[in-house]
Amino acid sequence: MGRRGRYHHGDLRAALIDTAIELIAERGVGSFSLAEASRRIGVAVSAPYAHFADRDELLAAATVRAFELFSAALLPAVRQFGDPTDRLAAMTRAYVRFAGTQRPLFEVLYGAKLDKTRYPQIAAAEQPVTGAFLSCVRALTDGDTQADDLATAIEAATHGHAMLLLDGDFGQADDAVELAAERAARATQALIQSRHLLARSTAAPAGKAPYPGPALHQPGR
Amino acid sequence: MGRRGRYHHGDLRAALIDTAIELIAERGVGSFSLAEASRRIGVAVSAPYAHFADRDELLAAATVRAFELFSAALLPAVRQFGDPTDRLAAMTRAYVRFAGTQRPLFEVLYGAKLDKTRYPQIAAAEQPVTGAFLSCVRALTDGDTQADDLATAIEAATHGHAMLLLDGDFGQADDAVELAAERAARATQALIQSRHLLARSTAAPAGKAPYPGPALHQPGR
DNA sequence: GTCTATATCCCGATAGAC
DNA sequence: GTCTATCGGGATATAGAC
Repeated sequence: MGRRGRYHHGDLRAALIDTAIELIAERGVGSFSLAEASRRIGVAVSAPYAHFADRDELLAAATVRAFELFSAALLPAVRQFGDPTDRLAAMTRAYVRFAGTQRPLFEVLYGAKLDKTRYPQIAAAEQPVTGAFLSCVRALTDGDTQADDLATAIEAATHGHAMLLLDGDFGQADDAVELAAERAARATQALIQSRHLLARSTAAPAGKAPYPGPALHQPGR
Repeated sequence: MGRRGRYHHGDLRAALIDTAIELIAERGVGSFSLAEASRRIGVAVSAPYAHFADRDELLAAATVRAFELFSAALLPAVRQFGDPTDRLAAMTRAYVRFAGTQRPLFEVLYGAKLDKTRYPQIAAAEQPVTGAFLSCVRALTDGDTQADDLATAIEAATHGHAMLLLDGDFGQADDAVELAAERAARATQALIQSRHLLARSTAAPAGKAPYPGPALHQPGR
């Protein structure tokens, strides 16, 4: 890390990825620009093109990096337990903690929506977490349909808690993250306990009458 | 309605709101521009300034409109039932259906994050749904803390299902919306049934580091 | 591998004509 | 209420020097 101020030493690529994650967290993917990232790092706006073909390639690289760090945060938490319910509760806690403590990274995970067909690296980076999660759920259910139902419910509830946390619904105090993680873990436990109610073969609960939504206002033209 | 493609009749304001919602749904708030909205409608880029002071004022108006239509979709669904559990299941269904069938509007609800201090109209437009939801939850719980816990879990799970639906996790077929709405309603039922597990006074579930809050009595052993 | 310079384009916002 | 015209700024991307 010799001479400072200029990037003559070849880690501009990594610096660009880190800065992209920062900027996306600050103002969203849409407002992210290569030019601003270059300015913040202190290089010319043309410098990134030595490392990435275009803006989207940098975004894809940032997303892959975010998933790698996400996996690194979640997988050790799962391995601390043997019981599937405990493992899922631990994953849920780790998921929400990651959202709260690594907010920039977390926002990139779902905020940078790129075509996963064009960037298969993203799907690959996502795979380890998905796999660990599904294997826990399968240990608690009977057949693929039941597993899907429980997995969907836990995934939705966990992601939802993370969103509420980032939205400030758990307050701004230091313990907001742990509070949210705890609530999420309990929701996961509750869903597991009542998983028979989730099963598609059960009689449908009340309230299924379809509701016809209001028509959109027609643009005058 | 249409008069030869020009706006000489005064509904440009409404057209701008509708077009803003479209554009935000297509490429996110960050990429939304007044200029593109004007172009799509077919007016000069300066025309919007006769109706909105700046870009943010149009975004705020679009958000208010989205919340109004959201309320109009949810409240009738709730009123079809008397039992609080049925009401919550119906709200959950309506919430997910709205996300799936009025996707542009739904994306504006959570995508256009504006300072609600500067735009109190947004908080006001949000209030009717929040009120109906909380009153159902309170009918099922004992005290504000329990109500908060159940409300948070249901809110998180419901929003999570909507996100998964928009992300394509329920497939692209026509029945994806109903499938997601059904799964979400069942998750809500499951959470209600196991709400004793959500309560903060219950012994903490396994998964390391129980929430270290000040007012928490020790788990029985 | 990074620089300077440049071409081309889009955006927000304002001024003034009709 | 909408138009034309314009200013100032910022973005992507390329070309060529070092």
